[in-house]
Amino acid sequence: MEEQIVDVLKKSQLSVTDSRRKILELFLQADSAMAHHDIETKAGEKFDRVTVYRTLQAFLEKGIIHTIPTPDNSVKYALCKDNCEQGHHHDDHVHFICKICGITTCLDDVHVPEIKLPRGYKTQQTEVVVSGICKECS
Amino acid sequence: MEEQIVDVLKKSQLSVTDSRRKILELFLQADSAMAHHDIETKAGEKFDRVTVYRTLQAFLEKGIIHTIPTPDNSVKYALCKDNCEQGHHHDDHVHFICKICGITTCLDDVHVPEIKLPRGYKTQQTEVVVSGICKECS
DNA sequence: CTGCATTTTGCAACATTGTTGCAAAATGCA
DNA sequence: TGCATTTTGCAACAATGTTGCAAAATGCAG
Ligand SMILES: [Zn+2]
Ligand SMILES: [Zn+2]
Ligand SMILES: [Zn+2]
Ligand SMILES: [Zn+2]
Repeated sequence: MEEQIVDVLKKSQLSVTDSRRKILELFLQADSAMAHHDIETKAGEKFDRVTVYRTLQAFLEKGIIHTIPTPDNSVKYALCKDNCEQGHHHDDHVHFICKICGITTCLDDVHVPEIKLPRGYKTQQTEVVVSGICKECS
Repeated sequence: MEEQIVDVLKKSQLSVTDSRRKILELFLQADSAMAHHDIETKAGEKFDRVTVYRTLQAFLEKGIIHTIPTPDNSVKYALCKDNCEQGHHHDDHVHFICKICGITTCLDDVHVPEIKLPRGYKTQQTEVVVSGICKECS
């Protein structure tokens, strides 16, 4: 695990610091997407709030994580499992939010469909977020 | 217009007040979705920030407007054109965000596709947000 | 291993966004 | 017009996000 963490950071040309190690560890262990606040809490009081913001920002830019928009306006973050690179994300999977337990998960095997838009519109990215009841809660 | 405004409010069992009239007017005139901040600004200094929050909340509950989640975590609001009712929204259309001009629009004619989920997951609502370049900007 | 340029962190201060309680004002109805 | 009820504005607060800067940590070259 520790090895994997250092590996990911180095591949992304990020220096290896305590906060990055810890936060990346959280993502590797997490089985669902996390909100900024979750991350801050789980990381413990060891790290400043600002550091968490900046670390997430760095991870996003390097393509280590991706964001998930939610209807209640609380962005969540999850690991990129595809080979995302600096500025080039390839997270074309569907996201699921359980209305009962609240967890947000990446459905890595469910690909976003192609949406046919009216003449003149050019698609660059499609986000699909499904809300409902998850496997555990049903 | 004024007639239509009063009509919508009465049908939704909302008393007709200055702020509701003004904010509903903004929605009827708008050609794209608005963020809370846009609404606050466009409504002028006549209304308190809190009143705008509460008015949007009321409109949402009554099914007059619906929310649109965006990747940058800024919820936008738009009129429901279908016959949405108290607690029952039927906004099954795709939303589009232009990365150049920034506008967010309801593509009322583009319906969200059915997404086949893994066994155990139950779909209640599907949100599709497409980012790219709009008709005007391309 | 050590020194040093560069990056990252923590802190403080601030801006923005969203929430709550309550008294005053407006609304709708009799 | 009077009056019960709803809505508003204000104040105070909580949560979230941003910026500048000095101190600390990192990584690299010698
Ligand atoms: Zn669940
Ligand atoms: Zn995902
Ligand atoms: Zn555009
Ligand atoms: Zn819409």
